[in-house]
Amino acid sequence: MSDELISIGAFAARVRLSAKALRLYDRLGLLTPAYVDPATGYRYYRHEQVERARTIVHLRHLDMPLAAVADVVALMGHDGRAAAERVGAYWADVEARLAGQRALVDFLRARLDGRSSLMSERYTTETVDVPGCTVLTLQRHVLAGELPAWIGTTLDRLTTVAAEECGGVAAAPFVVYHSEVSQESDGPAEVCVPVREAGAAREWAARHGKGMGVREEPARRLAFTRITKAEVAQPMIMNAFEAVERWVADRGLRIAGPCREVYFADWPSAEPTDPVCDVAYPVEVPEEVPDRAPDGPRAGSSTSSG
Amino acid sequence: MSDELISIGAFAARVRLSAKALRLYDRLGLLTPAYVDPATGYRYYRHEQVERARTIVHLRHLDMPLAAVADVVALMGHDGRAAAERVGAYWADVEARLAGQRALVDFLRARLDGRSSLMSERYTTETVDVPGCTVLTLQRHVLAGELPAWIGTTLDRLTTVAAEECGGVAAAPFVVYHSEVSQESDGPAEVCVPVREAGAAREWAARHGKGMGVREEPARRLAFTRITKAEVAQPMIMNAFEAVERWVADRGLRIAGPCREVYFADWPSAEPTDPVCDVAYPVEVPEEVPDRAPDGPRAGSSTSSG
DNA sequence: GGTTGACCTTGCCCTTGGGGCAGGCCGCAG
DNA sequence: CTGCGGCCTGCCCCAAGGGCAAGGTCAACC
Repeated sequence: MSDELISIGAFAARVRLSAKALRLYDRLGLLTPAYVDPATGYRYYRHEQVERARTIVHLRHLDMPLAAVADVVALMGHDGRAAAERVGAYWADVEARLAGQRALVDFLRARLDGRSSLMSERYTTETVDVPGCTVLTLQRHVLAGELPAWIGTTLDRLTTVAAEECGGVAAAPFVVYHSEVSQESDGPAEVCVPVREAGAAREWAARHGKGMGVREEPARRLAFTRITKAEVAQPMIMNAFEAVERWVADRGLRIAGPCREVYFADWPSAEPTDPVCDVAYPVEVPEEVPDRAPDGPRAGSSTSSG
Repeated sequence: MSDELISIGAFAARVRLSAKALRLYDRLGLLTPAYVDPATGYRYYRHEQVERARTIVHLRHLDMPLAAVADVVALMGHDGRAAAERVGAYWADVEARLAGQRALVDFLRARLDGRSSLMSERYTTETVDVPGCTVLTLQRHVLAGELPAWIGTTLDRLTTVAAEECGGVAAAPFVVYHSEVSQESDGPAEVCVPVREAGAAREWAARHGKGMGVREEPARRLAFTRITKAEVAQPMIMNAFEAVERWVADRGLRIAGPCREVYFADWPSAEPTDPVCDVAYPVEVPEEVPDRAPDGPRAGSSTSSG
C-alpha cells in the first residue's frame, strides 16, 4: 500500500532508535534499508520495516546480543514459533544465570555483614597425607552454571572407563579447580579418577585424546573439611573452602596448590544430609625440621578442629 | 603472621582472577598490591588481600560495575553493614529491571507466535479532531522503570500549577513520547497540561525554567483507542499502540507525529477496569481533496472499529 | 534561483572489563 | 651462564553504540 520511503531520522523516531543504531544494524545485515541512494548513500526505509525494527528494539531491551537478535529476526519471517522458542531459550538462560547470582547475593551480604563468622564454626578441618597415584583426567573451561552437570557426567564416564579398562578405581575421584594458568591447564576444572593400572590408562588416553589425559598426581598433604550433599552447592560450598583456608592460615601453614573436592560417596544414592565430599587444599609438608621433632608428619592424619 | 609477598601470578590463581584483571584493579585503585618493586615494577600481594580480592570477584559475578565494586570494598573495611546494604540496593535495582524484562519476554513470545493478532481485535480505534491549545510541559529522558512514577508526580505538579496560576486545566493532560531528536526535545517523554491562560503560563515558565516550558500544541487529528487502568502498563500498552498503528496503516492514513497517552480520568480514584487513558497517534489531515468529497474531515469524530 | 538550516554521510575516538599478543626485562634452576 | 618461565608495558580487539567533526544533500523560504 504505502510505497513511500522514509528517511533514517523519521524511521528512527518511529521505532525509537538512534540513527546510529540503524546504521549499525544495516552494516550487520540485521535491518537493511529498503533503498539506498547509490549517489548520496542516503538510507530509506519502508513502513513495513517498522515491525522488524521494533522487534529488534524489544530484543535489545532484553540485553540480547545482536548476533542472537539476528537469529530471531531471521526466523521471525517464516517461522514465528521457532523465533518465539529462541527467545524463550535465551530467557531461560538468563533466569538460570540469575538464580546463581541471587544465591551469591545472599552469601555476599551475609559475609559483608559479618554473619559468616558464625558459619565457620560449623566446619571441622583436618589434614591427611594421600599417596601419589595415576589419574585419568578430563578438564574443561566450564561455566559455573553447568558445572554440577558436567562434573556428574564426566565422573560417570571416567569411572566407567577406569573400571572397564584400567583395573578399577583406586581411590576417591576428585575435581581440581586449578586456575593455575600454564599452557596445558588453563581450564578451571579438572575431573580426576585414580586408577590401578597406569599402563592401561596411558594406552587408553593415547587412543582417545580429545581433552582426556592421564597424569601422575603426586603425594600430597591435604587440609580438608567434610560436607554433606546439601552443602555441595554454590555458594554454600564457598563457606567450606573459606573455612579450610582460614584454618590453614591460622596455623601458619601454606597452601601448596589449587583447591579440590574429593567425592568419596556414591552421589545418586546419597541423602542431602549424608557426607559425600571433602573440600580440600594441598598444604606444604615441612621438610624435616629437626628443631620441631614432635610435630613431624605421619602417614595417618593429624586432627584439629577449625 | 605471614609477611610473605606473593607474585601476581600466584595471587591470581589463589583468587581465580587473571593477572590482567589484577593490573586493572591496581590501576583503578581497587586492589593495590602490598608492594611494588620500584626497580622492576613487579607487583607483590599479601595473603591478607585475598579476602578483598575474592569479594571483588564475587561482586563482578553479579555484573556489578567496577565503580560500584569500588564503593562496596571501600565500605567493607570499616562498615560491613553499609557494604551489605549497598549490595542489596544494587541487586534490588537488578531485580526491578528484570521484572520489566520478564513481562517483555511474554509480550514478545506471544507476538512472535502470532497470538497477538487475537489481541488486536480487542481494541476499537476512532479518530477525533482536537483543537490547538497552550500547554505547560515538562520533559525528561526517563528510564522505562521510573516512567509511571515520574508521570504521576509530574502530572500532579503541573496540574496544580495550571489550576493555581494559569486559569485552570483546559483539557485532558497528555504525555508525548517524542523520540524526535532535535536539539530542544531529545527527551523521550514530555508531560503536557493544557491551560486556559496562555499569558500567565508563559510568565510562570519564564520564572521557573529548569526543563519546564510552555508551548503551543497545534490542532491535530488523533487516531486513538481507549484503554483501562489495568491496560496502562508495560508491555500490555504496546498492544494498544500497535493496534492504532495497524488501524492507521490499514486505512492508508499516515502517522503525523509522535505517539501520546491522553489521561482523561482521575488516576488515583480509578478502578483497574475503568477506562482512564486514550492511546493516540496524530494522523495527517488530508488537504481539501476535492475528488473525495463524501469522506471529508468533520469537527466531530469519524468512527471505525479496528 | 539562491540561501539557509536541517538532515544525512563517513570516519574517528570514547566507553567497560578485560583477552591476546609483542617486545623486553627479571629471576630462578640446572 | 644459559635457558625457561614469569612479569612488565603497550598496543589492538570485542560488543553496542554515543558524540563529534567535516563535508555533502534536501527542502523550504525568499
